[in-house]
Amino acid sequence: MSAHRPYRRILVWFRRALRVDDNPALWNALHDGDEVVPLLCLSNASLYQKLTERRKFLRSAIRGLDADLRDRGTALHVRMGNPAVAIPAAVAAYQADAVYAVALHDAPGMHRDARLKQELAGMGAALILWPDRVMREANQVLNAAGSPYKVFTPYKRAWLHGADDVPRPVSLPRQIRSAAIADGSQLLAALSWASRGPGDEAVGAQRLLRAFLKNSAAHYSVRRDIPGVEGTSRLSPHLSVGTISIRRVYWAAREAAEHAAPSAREGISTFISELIWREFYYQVLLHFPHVLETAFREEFRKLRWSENARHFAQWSEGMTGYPIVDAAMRQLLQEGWMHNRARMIVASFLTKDLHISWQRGEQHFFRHLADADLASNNGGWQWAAGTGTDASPWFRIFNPVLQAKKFDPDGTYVRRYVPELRALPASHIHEPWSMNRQEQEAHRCVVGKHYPRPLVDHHEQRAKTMMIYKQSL
DNA sequence: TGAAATGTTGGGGCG
DNA sequence: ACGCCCCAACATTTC
Repeated sequence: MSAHRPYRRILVWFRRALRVDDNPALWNALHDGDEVVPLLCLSNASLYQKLTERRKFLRSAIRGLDADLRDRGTALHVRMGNPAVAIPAAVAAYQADAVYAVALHDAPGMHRDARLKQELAGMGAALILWPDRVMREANQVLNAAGSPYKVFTPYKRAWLHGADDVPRPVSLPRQIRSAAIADGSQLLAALSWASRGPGDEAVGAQRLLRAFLKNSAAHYSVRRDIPGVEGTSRLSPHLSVGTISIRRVYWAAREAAEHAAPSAREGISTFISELIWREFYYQVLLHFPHVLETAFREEFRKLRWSENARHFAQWSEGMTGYPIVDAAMRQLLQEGWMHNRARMIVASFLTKDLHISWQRGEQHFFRHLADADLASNNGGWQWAAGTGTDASPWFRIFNPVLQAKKFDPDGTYVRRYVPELRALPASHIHEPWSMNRQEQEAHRCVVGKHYPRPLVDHHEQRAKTMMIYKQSL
């Protein structure tokens, strides 16, 4: 029977799809190879650099993947170092004749893969990449002229037109035919942090999805915007490292919509719309790779940004003196996650109030967000800075106080992350400086002592921003 | 998936 | 009864 299979031993290189469920690299390998070897490449940096929330989540996902592989009679093999070296070394060591992995969308990654493919070809092994990150491939959603979309709304319309073409998820057999490798030091289990802890399994993501669709999706349209409320799916970290398949999420949402009351359907379609935003930014990244280097829109590439290191530090630590901004930035450091509404607010604040480059913010987010995603992160930051696709005819400048009053009316979110402000009444919590001295003393919250004075004056900075941007047009 | 400035309307107090 | 002013509430325009 093995005669039908094109390969004898396939390395399944797990990257960005840290799961066994609906993993095209894995199930195609099971179809095409007599044996598979599940393999992970760990960079030395990921072991020795500071353990951010992002790295913690990644480790947890890796342990969960290993556990799921063990349930299926195999285990995760590990190679340290740069994949450009480690993968060829693994191919040689395991005498594999193919490497299966999921495809990337960023230009630097695709170039690395192209070089690796050449090198492996020289060793007589194939590198085969499988689409996985998005539901609909970028070349399937083009306008009438055959060009990629630059504006979300028409993109979404075109996307939905082919919504039924999203592939159905594929489940895996109970057993994985794996090669028996003698050297146990090459297994993940040999690493000190690899013993399994609570909440590691990828089923966690499936459970999260089911709970969201059952309890929250119906109210998603409204509640997703209120950072003090658990109104979002919280699936983004799982989508980022691939502990859940995007197609699994999509079809579950579609099915939930079929059984839902008409009023609940709106919530689900808003949720799907957010998935399409993610899809939109993936195709932007693929078709316009320069966005990783510079502004999408040429006219904003010469904008002058501030290099004020103190301002950047205060922003990243959540010490700007604007409660909603500080709550959000502290949530990021504590949890490796930030509510979407809050992301927009802090991004507007960095770029429009501090005049610091969106690229600094992009980098900071990427380091700390457990859900860090090249495409969505870049798209979101360029959107906030006004340098990206979907150019709006006006300057989007968020007023941090108005946004806070509108989306965190009773101050729940601010109180959760900014203990200095916990005692303040809702009427003052978003602008503590509006209290007189007695009130500040009474609540143990003297501005400039217990809680920072606003780093900048929003109204002044707003006027300045409009000048700066206007000069670029 | 803005916010502020400016314009319009209508009710109430008041002479 | 009427005009006048003030101002909140809402709508429109502008950046």
